[in-house]
Amino acid sequence: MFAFRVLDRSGVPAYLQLVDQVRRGLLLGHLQEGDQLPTVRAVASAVVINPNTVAKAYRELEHAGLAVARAGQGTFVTGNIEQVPAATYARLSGRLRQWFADAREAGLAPEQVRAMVDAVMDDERRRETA
Amino acid sequence: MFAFRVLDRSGVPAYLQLVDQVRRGLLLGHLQEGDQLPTVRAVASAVVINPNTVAKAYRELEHAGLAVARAGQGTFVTGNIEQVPAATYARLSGRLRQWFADAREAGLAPEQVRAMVDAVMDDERRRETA
DNA sequence: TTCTGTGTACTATCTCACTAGTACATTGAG
DNA sequence: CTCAATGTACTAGTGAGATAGTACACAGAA
Repeated sequence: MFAFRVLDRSGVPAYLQLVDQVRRGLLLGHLQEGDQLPTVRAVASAVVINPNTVAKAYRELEHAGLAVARAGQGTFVTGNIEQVPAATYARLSGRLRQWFADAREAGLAPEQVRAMVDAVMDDERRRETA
Repeated sequence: MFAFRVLDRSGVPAYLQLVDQVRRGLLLGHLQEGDQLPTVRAVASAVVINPNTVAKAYRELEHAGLAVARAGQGTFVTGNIEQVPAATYARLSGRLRQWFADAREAGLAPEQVRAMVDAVMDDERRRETA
């Protein structure tokens, strides 16, 4: 069963964090079509948020065509998204993890590492919109 | 003069985005002690947000010891933060940019790239707290 | 001094994410 | 059918972020 991460205080709404995690799971192949998501009440009690907040996330997923809810049964993800090929994923994620390891090795604090990633990603985003 | 990025709709409060950008600038050496930040009113008109929101960000920076406000003159950053050594920064950011270029080359959509980065960073964060 | 530009303070208002509590509809097992 | 578990709907309220508008205090230049 898919497990949601504990929510932080980043300012990102909880329901959006849940949506993003499911979307990410699908993109990276951690979730496959037909997989069942934890029930609304299970997520609510596990992550300690209101069931309505979870329900809102699931509604959002259904609206985006990424999941289907069946009363009495649960919520199941659909494959309406382009997954990253497993081989590509393995290769690139490995290199990325290596980069993080090297950054730690170089003595960078987590905050500094995050700053670098954010800075480069900002540039990437700028490139997309350009 | 430091330039703030246009704000997105990520759910992160605008004033926090401003704070993070200054902190990042200091961490990565894009900002040096004594550098002046754009005035409250300048940022407000450039990014199209309320001056009060910018003032809140600047107050936050001052409270964190990262900036000093001088009435009639402006707000200036201080060096109370550990910067990434320039050589380390150049080497690591170069490799990171290369990784992004390879990801694009592999045909990954921006959304997929971001999902991979988020996933790996989540793991890193988990490692920190562990 | 006067003027201008700066940061700051204050109140009121609005929106939205989230909480709280309750009730209902559907599904499948017994 | 009965029951439990599921997703769903609804109303009301709380709090934070943001806006709007005004006013004030300080610094520097004319």
